[in-house]
Amino acid sequence: MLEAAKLLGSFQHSVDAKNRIFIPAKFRENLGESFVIFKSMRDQCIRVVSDAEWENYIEPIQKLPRELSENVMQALTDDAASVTPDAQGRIVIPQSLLDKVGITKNATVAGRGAYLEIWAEEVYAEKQSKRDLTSMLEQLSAYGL
Amino acid sequence: MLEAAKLLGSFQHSVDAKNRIFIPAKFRENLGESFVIFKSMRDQCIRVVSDAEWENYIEPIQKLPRELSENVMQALTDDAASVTPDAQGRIVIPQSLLDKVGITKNATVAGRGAYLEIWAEEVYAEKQSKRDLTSMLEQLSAYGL
DNA sequence: TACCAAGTGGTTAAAAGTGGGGCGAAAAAC
DNA sequence: GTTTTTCGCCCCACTTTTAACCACTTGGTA
Repeated sequence: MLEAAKLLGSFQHSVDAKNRIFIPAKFRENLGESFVIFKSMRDQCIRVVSDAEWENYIEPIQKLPRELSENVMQALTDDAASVTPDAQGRIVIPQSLLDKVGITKNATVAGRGAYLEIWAEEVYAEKQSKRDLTSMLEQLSAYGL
Repeated sequence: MLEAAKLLGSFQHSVDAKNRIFIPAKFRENLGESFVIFKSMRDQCIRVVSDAEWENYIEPIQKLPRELSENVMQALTDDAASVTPDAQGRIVIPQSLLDKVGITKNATVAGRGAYLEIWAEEVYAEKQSKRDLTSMLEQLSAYGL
């Protein structure tokens, strides 16, 4: 069963003085008791995946030609961490990761089906405002959707 | 389960006057009580692998034509060492290895999933700054990823 | 209104991390 | 053959960071 498809909706939470951020209870249920966080290569946000999803994610990368594979793994693992929520459901995010995505205080935690994204609130608002539905629909219909 | 895939994140530590460097606790947990360090053939850095990973690593090399195999093994083992952390979690790195990768004082210890890398801080910063994410993403999409 | 789960913030005790001293074995000098 | 030096190894003292714990607020539910 694809539990992961249950990660839906977005929520506002703040990062406290100890770099802790709350992960909503229903997300935690789906992610298991420990998971992996890393900087998205495409967007200015943090990705959160279950341990199992992480294995799936890196498996094809390991099979690429050695040089490319090692370069990508370096980029991915540099600011990654394996995290476990505390008794209150919070995880600690390394300072370097917060810096990379521009989170100072307020963040948006968004379920994307199979994984989560954590954005700096301002960065996310900006990205949302630029979202061009019209052009998206045009492209979709080019693919017959 | 592949615990080794959990070696994630990068950390700054210094090499002291006795050539000791600290290996973060969570890395030690995954590497076991003794491990192997050697000069990476590709990069200007030191690799750290568990004893088990070392066996995996050299196994395909042993199967190469004898001359190539022996030459590669010579290159690999020349500056390799089997090390055990002290009670505080530090390992001693042979001077020759430090020289080869240019470590004088500050080093970056980075988890790469299945192994660790130890870089001279300056060398690593330089390498990071030259990292071309755009070209990496292009190559990835050429492989359908 | 009372209860329970979700969420927030701060305190504190235990690990993690850092630096240096001292001892003994091996090597080098006398 | 004895003394001195060097170096690896183990131990101890100290600082910093982390994560475990506790107290409180909020919001939904019965």
